[in-house]
Amino acid sequence: MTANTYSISELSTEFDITTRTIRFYEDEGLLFPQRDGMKRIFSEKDRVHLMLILRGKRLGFSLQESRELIELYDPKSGNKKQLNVFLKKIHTKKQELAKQLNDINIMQNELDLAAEKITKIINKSTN
Amino acid sequence: MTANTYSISELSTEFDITTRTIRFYEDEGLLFPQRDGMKRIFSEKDRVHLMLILRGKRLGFSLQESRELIELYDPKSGNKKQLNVFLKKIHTKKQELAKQLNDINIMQNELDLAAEKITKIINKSTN
DNA sequence: CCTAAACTTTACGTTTACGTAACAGTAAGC
DNA sequence: GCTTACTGTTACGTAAACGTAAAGTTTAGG
Repeated sequence: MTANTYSISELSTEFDITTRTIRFYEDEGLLFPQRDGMKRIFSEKDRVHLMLILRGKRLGFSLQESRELIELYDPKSGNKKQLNVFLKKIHTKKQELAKQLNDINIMQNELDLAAEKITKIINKSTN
Repeated sequence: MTANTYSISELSTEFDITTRTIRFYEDEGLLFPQRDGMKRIFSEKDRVHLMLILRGKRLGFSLQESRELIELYDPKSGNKKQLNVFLKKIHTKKQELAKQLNDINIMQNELDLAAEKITKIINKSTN
């Protein structure tokens, strides 16, 4: 088992975010550092959560959405009903991602067309 | 040439957004409706801009980013230097999109793994 | 003529996701 | 022992993207 731990500044450096941001995420219930006296000690799990949050941000997810994602990745509640709810949520999220994939493809094509247009204009002009 | 025009409510209905949102986008310089007396008359071009903005939103773009995207799609400035700047911006944006594609793929795989895990737990349990 | 629907402007309010002090404790290095 | 660096809490501030309410026009229909 990897029992790595991290200080707040180690994580802020690694992910290029401020300590304020990390404390904010803790306040929001997204991270659960232990304490050594007053100081926060972050676990590998916290670090993974951070990665999930930041990747979510890059895809336009709110912290609330990332919170739900994190729940899906390690379900606490073990009863069948709740687990099936999770399965549905995963399915829904995958559909959203598929839509995003589609949007990205369209946008990439449009950007290619725009680049072509501009290139032609450049080649035809002299100034 | 398609000279379709649209009222504010037509667009708000079509895209399922409020009129407030549309007026806000105009204030922000993203839409340029003509006027019939006081009333706004939106062109096909405005409609396209709206589509771009909303697709951008789905991908987590800010309005500022969408504004830049729109500029790239129809460049006003015609001098060579400026056009080359646009080409670079397009390239940069495409790289960002490629990164998003990657993030989405990773997330999809992780969701698949999470679903597998949950499914196994469900099958092993009775309640 | 009157009402209802759709449109307008102006302006203050709200949520999210932190930024930015201000002030204090603590641990390490010289 | 003193400075420096890191850590902590508390709390007000802020930018983005609209929401919401107030109050006034305009236009089509009965």
